[in-house]
Amino acid sequence: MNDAVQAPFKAPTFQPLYRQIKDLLMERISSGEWSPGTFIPSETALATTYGVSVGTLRKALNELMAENVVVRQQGKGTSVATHDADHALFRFFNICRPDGERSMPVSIVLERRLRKASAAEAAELGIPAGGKVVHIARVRELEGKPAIYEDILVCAERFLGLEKQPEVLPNTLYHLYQQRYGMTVAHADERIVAICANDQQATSLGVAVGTPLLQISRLARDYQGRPVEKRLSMVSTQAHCYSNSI
Amino acid sequence: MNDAVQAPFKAPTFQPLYRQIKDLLMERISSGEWSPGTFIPSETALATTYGVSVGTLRKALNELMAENVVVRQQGKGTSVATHDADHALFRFFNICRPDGERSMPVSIVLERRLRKASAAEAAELGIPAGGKVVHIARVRELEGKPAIYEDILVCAERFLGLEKQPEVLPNTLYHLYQQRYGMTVAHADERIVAICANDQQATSLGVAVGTPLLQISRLARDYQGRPVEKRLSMVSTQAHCYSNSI
DNA sequence: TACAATTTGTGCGTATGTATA
DNA sequence: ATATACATACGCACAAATTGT
Repeated sequence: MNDAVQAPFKAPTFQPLYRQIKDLLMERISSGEWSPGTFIPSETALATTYGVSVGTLRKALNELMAENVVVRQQGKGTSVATHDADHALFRFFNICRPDGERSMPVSIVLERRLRKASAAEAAELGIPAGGKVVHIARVRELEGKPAIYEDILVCAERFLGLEKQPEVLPNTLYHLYQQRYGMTVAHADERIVAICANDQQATSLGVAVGTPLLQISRLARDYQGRPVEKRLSMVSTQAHCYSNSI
Repeated sequence: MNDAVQAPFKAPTFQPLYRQIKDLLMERISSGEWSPGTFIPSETALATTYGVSVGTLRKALNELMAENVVVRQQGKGTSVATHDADHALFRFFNICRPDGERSMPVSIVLERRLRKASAAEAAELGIPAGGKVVHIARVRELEGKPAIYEDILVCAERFLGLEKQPEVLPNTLYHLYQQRYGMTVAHADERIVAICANDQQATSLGVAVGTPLLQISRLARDYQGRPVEKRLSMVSTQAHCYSNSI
């Protein structure tokens, strides 16, 4: 089925067969045809439908597995990755104790409303200037003490009604994004600077004004690299730290 | 779990063939038999020497390539990865401008001497208590302005003479570690907190006392996970930030 | 408990394409 | 142009894990 995808000239469009298959599979996943947590057809079934050898299809699936898009299990099958697995829960949460131990954060929502995006915010989220956003402000506690103050922004059009529903927000928002809106956060870019706590941050975090904080600016993206959420976190590093393994 | 009664033999030692081959290759690389930058024998040659099929050997090499241990190039061969490639240069340097642009740091050595390690330092570096370390203190400039103050510690026994030679230290120390001492930094764990600049840091970085800084504590490890270097960096985030993609 | 069916994992072989020297 | 080396694609056989009968 080499003729399914043309590519007669090698110019910039050439892709090996297994990568074309990979893209086709990815499309069916990100379109929602195969939703997170469900099992996709077996290797042999997919190989026959696409008209390629099992080995070629395996290579496509293995690349998707390497990118954490699917999970493969011997004897069971291949499922689309979800965000409710433990490791995925902490994949985007890099705050831990100085000894490396991670604990579950508890979130307290301070504010939750619909508003117009600033020019900079709209540009970062990839929405038209003056578009609306849902703004969530919350404090996250670690081991019973406030540790993180967060401002969260998402496009109101793609997250319809998020300012009202659900009544109580889970502390793992990315799971909600995936379950309720079909938006899967796959990557994120973070920029970290050091700042001094202002009045509001100091009172929210229970520290003195002027205490040094980490300010983490994060842009979360989906599989296609499109912006999903912009988040600004202020972290008190009295009892915790930002952890990164490279 | 059900077969806890059984499997006394295969449980701890079983590894697929391609992974055993991978370990054998890794051993010849980390032992220095195949040094960074050199080409290793071809797939077919290695397959016959180890008595496995080419496909099995390919799978071992591809895993090593995914871990950045080797670099494979069609038509040329497979070489052991080096740290002098551009992307590798910035792999362990996450400081960039707010717009994401990265620039080459320029390093000025302030101090360079042999001394005894503290108990905590020895434990982190995995050397006996009271063992000796080479201590390097330096300031790194970005775009002409001091931006980072660093304290660097390595085991003196494994880095013999580093307190004296070479006369001038390159600003990419990891490349030196690899070239001169055969120690390749493969991974690193970083912990980041926010602090206020003290007198020494303030003067070194040209900022006011009390300015918030990022304090990055890094432990660099080789392929086997053994500690190679401990580094404490103070970063002024007036003009730069810490960047992380997840 | 045993067995069979399904699905992925491993290992082998071959042929051909493409980049490099 | 030739030889070498890796990349792609196909096929087959069997092992191991999971599930249901």
